[in-house]
Amino acid sequence: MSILDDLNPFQREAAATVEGPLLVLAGAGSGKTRVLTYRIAYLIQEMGVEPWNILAVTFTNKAAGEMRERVENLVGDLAKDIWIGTFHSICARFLRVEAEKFGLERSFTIYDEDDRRAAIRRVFESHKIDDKEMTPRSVIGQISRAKNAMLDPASFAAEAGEAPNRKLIAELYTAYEADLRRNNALDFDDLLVETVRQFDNHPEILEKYQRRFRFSLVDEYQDTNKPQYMLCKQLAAHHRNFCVVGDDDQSIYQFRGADLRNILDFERDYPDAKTVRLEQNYRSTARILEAANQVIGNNKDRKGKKLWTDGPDGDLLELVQCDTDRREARFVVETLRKQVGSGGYTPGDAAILYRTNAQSRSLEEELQRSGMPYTIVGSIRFYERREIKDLLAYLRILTNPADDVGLRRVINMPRRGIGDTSLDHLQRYALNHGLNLFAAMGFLDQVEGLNARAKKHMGEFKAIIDELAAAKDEVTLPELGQRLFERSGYQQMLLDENNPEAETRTQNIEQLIAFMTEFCETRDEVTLDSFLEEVALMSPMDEAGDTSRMITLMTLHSAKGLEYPLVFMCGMEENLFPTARAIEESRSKQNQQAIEEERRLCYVGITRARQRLYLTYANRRYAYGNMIDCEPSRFLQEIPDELYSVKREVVEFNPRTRQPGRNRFADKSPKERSDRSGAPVRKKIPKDKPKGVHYEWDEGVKPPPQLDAFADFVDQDDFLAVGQWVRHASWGRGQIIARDGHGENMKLSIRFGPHVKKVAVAYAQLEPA
DNA sequence: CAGGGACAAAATGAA
DNA sequence: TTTGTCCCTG
Repeated sequence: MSILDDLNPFQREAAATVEGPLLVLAGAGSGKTRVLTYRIAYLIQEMGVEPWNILAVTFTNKAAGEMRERVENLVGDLAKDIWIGTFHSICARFLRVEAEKFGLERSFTIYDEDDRRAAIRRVFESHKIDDKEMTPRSVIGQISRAKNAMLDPASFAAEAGEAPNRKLIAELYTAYEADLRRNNALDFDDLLVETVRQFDNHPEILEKYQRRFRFSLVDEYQDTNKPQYMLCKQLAAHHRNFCVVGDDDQSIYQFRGADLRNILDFERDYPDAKTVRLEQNYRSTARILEAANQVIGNNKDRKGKKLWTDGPDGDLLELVQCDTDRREARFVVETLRKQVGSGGYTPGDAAILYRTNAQSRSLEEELQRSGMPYTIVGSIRFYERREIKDLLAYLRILTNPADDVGLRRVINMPRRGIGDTSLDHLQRYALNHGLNLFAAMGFLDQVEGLNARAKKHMGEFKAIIDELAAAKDEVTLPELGQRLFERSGYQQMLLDENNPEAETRTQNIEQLIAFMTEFCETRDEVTLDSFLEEVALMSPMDEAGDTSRMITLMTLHSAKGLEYPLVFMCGMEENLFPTARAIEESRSKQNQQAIEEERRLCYVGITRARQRLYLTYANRRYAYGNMIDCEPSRFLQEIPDELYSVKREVVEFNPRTRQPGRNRFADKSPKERSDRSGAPVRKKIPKDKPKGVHYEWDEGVKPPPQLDAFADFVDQDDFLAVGQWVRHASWGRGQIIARDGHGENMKLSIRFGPHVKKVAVAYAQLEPA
């Protein structure tokens, strides 16, 4: 009697082969996670392996948490001592634990994408780079690529040669690295690269871990990049009980440096490796699997395997052509309503997948109208919100005062009368004396050019930070958060703003503090550093929370590893999926790599579906505010016709022109449409309308004055959508800016403070039919 | 120094 | 259509 009796023969072989290198090629839905968890349980229960001798690496925290939970179900509390984590979190742990020996500061900050951009901008400034000739984005991209290729600035420069820019980039790369070091910060790439480098330089420390991890497992091996690959190699070198699980057909992170060769060449790297294939699928119907097999069969660069099932054929796939993206969204929502109503499905059974985050918008609007519960993974990420990032920046400074990027972010937030000029003076002093900004604030009297006011304000800021930093080890994390919220003046600032927007932001901060409490309760070892680290390494999936009761909207990338009875794949159009860039690359470089990666993504999408799969595309779609024509994705043709039910078209015709889709009211509700009947003849928006006219109002004033403001230059009757923006706007002090009209459209922005809070489009009326 | 308005740029994906 | 920045003004 063994725990492995629950597995099929192939799964059992994969779980029981614990000695030596093992490659498990696990197709989608073949019970991969099951194999991994049973393998761990088997090691502990039947092989007598101590949990702390096992290392399991995943790609997301969510996957790590799930794995731990499932192992716990099998072996109980012992699961707590297994090292389970993501590459990034495990590396961060190595770097902190060994900080002293590695010559690092323990409290390093992890820079996210924004911080990185801010840092590179500073480098641009000091190198007098005009961001017209070179965008921060492209430079960051090149630096990141260099890091993932394990090239330091020197070797990057050495490789230079042809490209004239390359020398300059190498210089910027050098400066960027120096900046990070000065700020005691590491970016995402550094976490991996630095760990590998340090292990290379400190073999005795590496050896400690090599000995410790007698058995190591890596999930999603097809998505490892070079440093991850090398780290695996380093850690597994001693015991060589190294098990990797992956699916070459699901490699979708090339843009992040993932190298398909890592899995394709595993048997070459480890000649004594055993390979086990898991091809029986327990997830999808036969038809869905057939579609997936057909699509992926067009790829050349793969190991080759074919999923099969002994389950039912299932329903045919539905292919739906829609007039516009709006209509597409409506189709999805209407179908969902039916399936949830009489189809016997729950909202939690459904996922709506798309290629780009931007596509979520029209879908969300429709869902909102429908009243069905939904959640969007990764669109407006909680930890990307301004107020959250501000508070986190404060916290970062408390533990790492050298964090200039964080300091710049909040030194004048709330407004303290410390402007750019004063900061420049401080920065100059700091540079001259080899200090970071915070340290420089200790010598305010010596800083040239600072006026008394700025000195006073900076002194006050420093005092607040000092006070909170002193308290950080005395009080609990949530208390620290609360105290920071108050003492920094942030709370008062939001109170003063006194509008619904500020209220939401206050609530968000309260939620952050609540999360701190939860963090303290669920962790053994709680430090400010560990909290900040957890937050920095959080993935959008990790933030999504409980998705079991809601329709889930997410990108195809986020969907990897998940499954749903009901799946919609939207925006199946050329130039969107595959992306224009991938198509362009296949044309210019004459290679299919980019297209093949898109195709793998398509394969991932299809194999998420258990029972029903809808594929939708639009004839026309909004992009940057105007309609563009679209063509169906090539991937749709790669699925054989007999797998589709009768092709459906959802097109609305303009009754007046008898042309498809020319009727801009087609997407309005019947009520809105009928409101138009008997309306006055269209009026032209006056040509001499002053440009940029704006109307201001005071706090507490309600809609009517604003409508009057519009009526001043355009008759109110001309607008159908007025009610819409009125509903959405909030009533603080503000202004309305009338932008130029575009034919029949009139664009109106409602601004509050420095940011546009709500933009509405009001449509002039059409002539009656 | 703060805030407004003109103007340019944007969006592939994510730890 | 939305967001970010740059320059100008009070």
